[in-house]
Order: sequence, then C-alpha cells, then structure tokens
Amino acid sequence: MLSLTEENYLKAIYHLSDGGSKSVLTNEVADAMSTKPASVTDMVKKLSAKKLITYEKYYGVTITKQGKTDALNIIRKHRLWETFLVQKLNFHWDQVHEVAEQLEHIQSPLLIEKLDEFLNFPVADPHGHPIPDKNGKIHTGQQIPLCEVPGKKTVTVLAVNVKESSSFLQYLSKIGVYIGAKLAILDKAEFDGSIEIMIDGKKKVFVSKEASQNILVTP
Amino acid sequence: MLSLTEENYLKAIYHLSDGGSKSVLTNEVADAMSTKPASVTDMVKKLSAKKLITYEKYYGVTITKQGKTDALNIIRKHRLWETFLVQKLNFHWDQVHEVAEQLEHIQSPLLIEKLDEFLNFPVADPHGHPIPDKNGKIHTGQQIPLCEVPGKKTVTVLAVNVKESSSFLQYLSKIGVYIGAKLAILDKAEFDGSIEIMIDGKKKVFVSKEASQNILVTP
DNA sequence: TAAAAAGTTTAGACGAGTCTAAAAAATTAT
DNA sequence: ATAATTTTTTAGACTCGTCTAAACTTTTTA
Ligand SMILES: [Mn+2]
Ligand SMILES: [Mn+2]
Ligand SMILES: [Mn+2]
Ligand SMILES: [Mn+2]
Repeated sequence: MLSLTEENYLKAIYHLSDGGSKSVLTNEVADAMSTKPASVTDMVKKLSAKKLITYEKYYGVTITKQGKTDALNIIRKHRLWETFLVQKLNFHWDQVHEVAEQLEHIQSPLLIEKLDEFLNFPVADPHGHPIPDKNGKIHTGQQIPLCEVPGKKTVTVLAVNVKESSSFLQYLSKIGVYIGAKLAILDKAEFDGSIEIMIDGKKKVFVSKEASQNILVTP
Repeated sequence: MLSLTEENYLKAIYHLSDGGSKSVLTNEVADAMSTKPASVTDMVKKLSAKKLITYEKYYGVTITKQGKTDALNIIRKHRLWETFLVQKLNFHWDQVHEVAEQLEHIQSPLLIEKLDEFLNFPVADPHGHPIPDKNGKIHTGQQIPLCEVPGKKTVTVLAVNVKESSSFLQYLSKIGVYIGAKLAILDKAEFDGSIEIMIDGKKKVFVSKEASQNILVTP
C-alpha cells in the first residue's frame, strides 16, 4: 500500500524515465516534484526498500517491474478521471489536470472498473494520451511531432504534450486545434522553424517551432 | 484550508453534535474516529485555534457557525459522490460509503458544481439522507422511525440510519426494503417490539425492534 | 590532472498526526 | 464529604514528509 506521496513520486519517476527506459537523477525528480534534492534522496530510499525502484547512490534510480505496474495503474486512474471530467462533466481539457492529480489516488479497484465501463473503455484521455488497460498494457499507434512531418501533407492531431501549464492548451483551443483536427501543412519557415497550417480546411495560422514540437500527429 | 484529517474530525463532531445542537465529549469523538482520547485532545485544540469549534477543557466541544458551514460542505460532497456511484456507476447502496469517505476530500468547487448538475441536483443520497445545497441549507421533510408509527397504517420508506457496517443495508435489500418502498404495518409484538410488515403489498416479513428503529418513514 | 563547479547525500530539525503512560480533573459511590 | 472510579489532559515518543546546512562524490574546466 503506497501513500499519496509515494504514488506521486513513483509516477514522476515513471514519466521522467520514459516509461522505465532510462535512469533518473535526483535533481530531475526534485524539479519535477517541486521539492528539494534531500527530500528526494529520502523518498527514493523508501521506494527502493519497497522494490519499486533500484537506487544507486549518486547515480540515480531505475524503475522495477513492480514499480512500472504500480505507476501505470496510477496513470490509468489519472487518465480515466480526466476522460470522465471532460466527457461527462463538460470540463475543458485545460481544467482537468489538477483535479485528476487528486482523484488518481482514490483507492477502489471496483470504482475504476465501473468508471472504465461507464466511459465505454476509452483508449485515450482528453489530451490524446493512451489509457493503460487494467493489465497495464498501453496500445498506441505511431505519433510524430508536427514539426517533423516531412513535406506538405495533411495530418490528424493525435495528442498534445501537456506540461505544467494549461496555457498551451488554451492557446490550441483558441486557434482551433483539438484532438482529431486535420492539419494541412502549407509552408515551413527555415529561419525560425515556424509552420503555416490550415486547420480543418478552414483556418490558416502560423504555429511556432515550440508549439509544433508539442502537437503530435499521424506520421 | 483543512487537512484530510481535520475534515474527518470536523465531520464527526458535526454528526455527533446532531448538527451543532449539543456539545460533544472527547471520548465520543475518539470512539467515532477510532483513535485515542489523547489524539482527540490534540486535534480539538487545532480545530479550536481555527475557530471551527469551541473547546472547553474537560467539558467537550461545540461546533461554530464556520465549523458547521465547513462540515456541511464535506457532507454535501460525500452525499453527492454516493449518489453518483449508485446512479451512474451502478454501485449498490452498501458499497458506496468507504469510497465516498475518500472522494469527499477532493478539493474542487467546480467539480462539485458540475457533479451536482450532472446528477440533476439530487436532494437525497442513496440512503435517503438529505444533500445540503451549495449554501449548506438542508431541506428535509418529517421523518419518524418505523417503530414509532402509531397504529397500523401504510408508510413510505424515506431513509435508513446507516452506521459503520453495511450489513444492515444488505439485510434490507434482502428482505425487499428500499428508499420509496411502501410498508403496511400489520402487527406489533409487545414483548420484543418486533413488527410485522407487508412490503409493497407483496411480501410479509417480521422486522426486529432494532431494525425498525433504523428505518425512517413518512409520519 | 588538479582545481573548481555541480550534484548528491547526510545530519539534524520541524510540523502533522498518532500513540502510551502518567498526571489531573470531574463524576460517582460509599 | 471523602474515597474510588472514570474521563480527560499532558508529557514524551514515534513515523512521515519536508527543509537547511554541511559533507561528500562526481563531473567539468583549465
Ligand atoms: Mn497526484
Ligand atoms: Mn492527460
Ligand atoms: Mn473522509
Ligand atoms: Mn449516505
């Protein structure tokens, strides 16, 4: 049984390690969790004692099989709740993260099972992020950042990289980008990496390199 | 901003004081919270410092105006979540309490506002308990325990007194009693206070004094 | 490759919430 | 009205999660 705090650390380590594929340094965790490195050291010792991560002094942590399983379950809950908030309660996609950050810690397997069913077994959350199934399996198709699309074809928005701030999401809504939107690439500016796109065949806009790196589309 | 623990204490004190109408002793709180009296003393000092209760050494605590408001908000959330679990996720009425005990602490006024709307502004939870409105106002009609119904009339089940255990709720389901059921009082046994009732004009059963005290009906 | 810088851990402290054991106050029984 | 009993509070300790300051290790720079 993990505490709320342990769950948050474990999830952060999972994300920082790209799903367990690389090791994570103390300072990275401290940054992500907005705590001090000393606090992280204490916590990684605890998670390590619980066999959820392996910890080598001065060289960072790696997530274990069990750690991955537990992290994925928290992520599953987080994303199911986000989906509920948007689909059933009409939250906007930039309003859900903080609430889901709380809801993900509710302990009730039955609740999650029933919520999943109520939502009709969704495969992606409002930001296009895959929802792990009850066995922790993630099935995602290929996604590439808009800035890496070769040539001038038309692509579909699959997901957005959403960090702390919700202002990027608000910006996307404002210009008309949403999950499923069709983006026709019209032009690419060499000097600043910005791209001119046509959204749903209706609206022409320029998006910065920064933005186009965080819009994930069909390859 | 109250901690989860403070919220649970405050709610317990609210309930033990019958909504603020009487003062509550340290040992009663300790019993209700399954903690030790020494822990209660510590906590009531904190709640008293926050002006949510008044505390007189050796003579127990009384809830303040603000304390009542805060307690009612937690109760509102608890009951809205219970309603959600039963109406939308098909939980049984004996499965919701523990989960709602967690969900009631989620901090998001927007969430509660939208949940209330999603549920169509319910006025009672699955156990027939009134849901305070967003201003903390409770509107309940008259309710009396089944055992106190005079004569042999037919009454409607309005609510059930549900304590820790869910086994009473399971028992009620088993014999066919639910919120809204019509109970015709057929006979009352003097010697043990048990009552013979006909449920929905279909099923005859005997209920104990103990049970009939915890079934609240129309007067 | 030695010095400087950056990153990490340890040591010690603190607040929240809990406990046990002992002291104090209130209640009750004699 | 005093003694016995019950209730409540205090004192001191413990865990969890956090912090700062100091010590230590690794990495970078010159
Ligand atoms: Mn969280
Ligand atoms: Mn998301
Ligand atoms: Mn609770
Ligand atoms: Mn209830």
